[in-house]
Amino acid sequence: MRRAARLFLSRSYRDVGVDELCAAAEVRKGSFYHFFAGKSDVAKAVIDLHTTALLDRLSRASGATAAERLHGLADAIGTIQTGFEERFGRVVGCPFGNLAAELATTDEDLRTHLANTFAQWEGEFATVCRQAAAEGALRRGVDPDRLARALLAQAQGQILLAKTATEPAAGIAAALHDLIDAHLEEGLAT
Amino acid sequence: MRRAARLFLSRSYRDVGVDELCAAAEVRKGSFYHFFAGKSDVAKAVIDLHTTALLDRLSRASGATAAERLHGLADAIGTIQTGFEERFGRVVGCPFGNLAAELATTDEDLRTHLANTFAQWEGEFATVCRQAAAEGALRRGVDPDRLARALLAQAQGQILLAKTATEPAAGIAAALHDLIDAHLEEGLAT
DNA sequence: CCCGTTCTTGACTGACCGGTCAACTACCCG
DNA sequence: CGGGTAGTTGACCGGTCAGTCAAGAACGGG
Repeated sequence: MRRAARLFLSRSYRDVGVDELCAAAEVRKGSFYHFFAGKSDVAKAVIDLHTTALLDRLSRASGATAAERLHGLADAIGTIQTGFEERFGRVVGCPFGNLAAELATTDEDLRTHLANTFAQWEGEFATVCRQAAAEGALRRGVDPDRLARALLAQAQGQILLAKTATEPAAGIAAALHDLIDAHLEEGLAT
Repeated sequence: MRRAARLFLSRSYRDVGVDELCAAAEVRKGSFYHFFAGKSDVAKAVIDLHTTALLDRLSRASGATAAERLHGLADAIGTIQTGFEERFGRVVGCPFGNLAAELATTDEDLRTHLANTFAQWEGEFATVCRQAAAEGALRRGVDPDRLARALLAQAQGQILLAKTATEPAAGIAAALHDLIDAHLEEGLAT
């Protein structure tokens, strides 16, 4: 399963064949189809794998204030991406973003699956954003839910741009910190 | 060519075959390969088509102040996306973002081509951001070049999320306006 | 020990992929 | 009108794709 995730991440869903998936898992094709209904089922399982890993990492973001926790979320994403960068030698994109861009208009089932993950992700952000709002850490007029989505979108966009330009992953977290600071009350920004 | 752009946009690069491309253009396969070296050449041409259309639209963004022009850029992107939404019945993604996510790790030639487009796009943003900085419209500590990239990333991310969740395109421009306002000096925000 | 279930195997299928090619036609320039 | 070039055609190629299947092996409970 981890092998499959690696293959999809380093290339693309369509570019990785079932034969290749089987070879990576040292399993023969017949056995593969005994456990999976089809190739897209593997994608679903890979998405679930990444989702639990992501949510686990995000939930670990701690800090005395919501503002600190917000920066912790940004660091969590940065860490994931620098991790991929180390393993693959370059920024290879977000597992969800890659699949979403490739398959959202093609495979309705995977689309909803990915939308679900994004919603959970955004929810994690929103929780902390609302805490920040409650603590009065957010600038006047900043809606916490819209900020949560902006952060998620920023992460996706920065990852995509870094991948396309083959830039270092370090810039991703930096951009997220920028965005957070821009929405924090004066004096709270790092 | 426009037919090809439509096909790639509504589905994905890999999902559209050369045969289909030929059928849409009412051309036989042999003729196709007389004009194009291969399928990826079509993608390049499609990218160029979208690039000129985008840059043209962005350059049309006018306004007395740089702040207004910034909002004009956001509207330009919003208009493009609502246009796609009308034509396809849903948000289908950014022509560049879609291809980048799918092919950046697979086709080095297309990757650089897309990186080039993104750089030009970011450059258009940066010009206006720097004007805003010169006019003193930007908040203290806001780097215009980093803001330009944040805007581009935000656009890409919002489009991807809207596509994945099949949400209306209207939210994309709204999010960009939010982001711009968050970086504008108090009193300038709309 | 037997039998049913779970799992494994590798050969196989039919569709489709991007790309090639030799023959043919249309057109333009001298 | 002759000949070279640009464009056209459809049959064809080898390779790959996701998925199938009949046969058998391994296992586990009664």
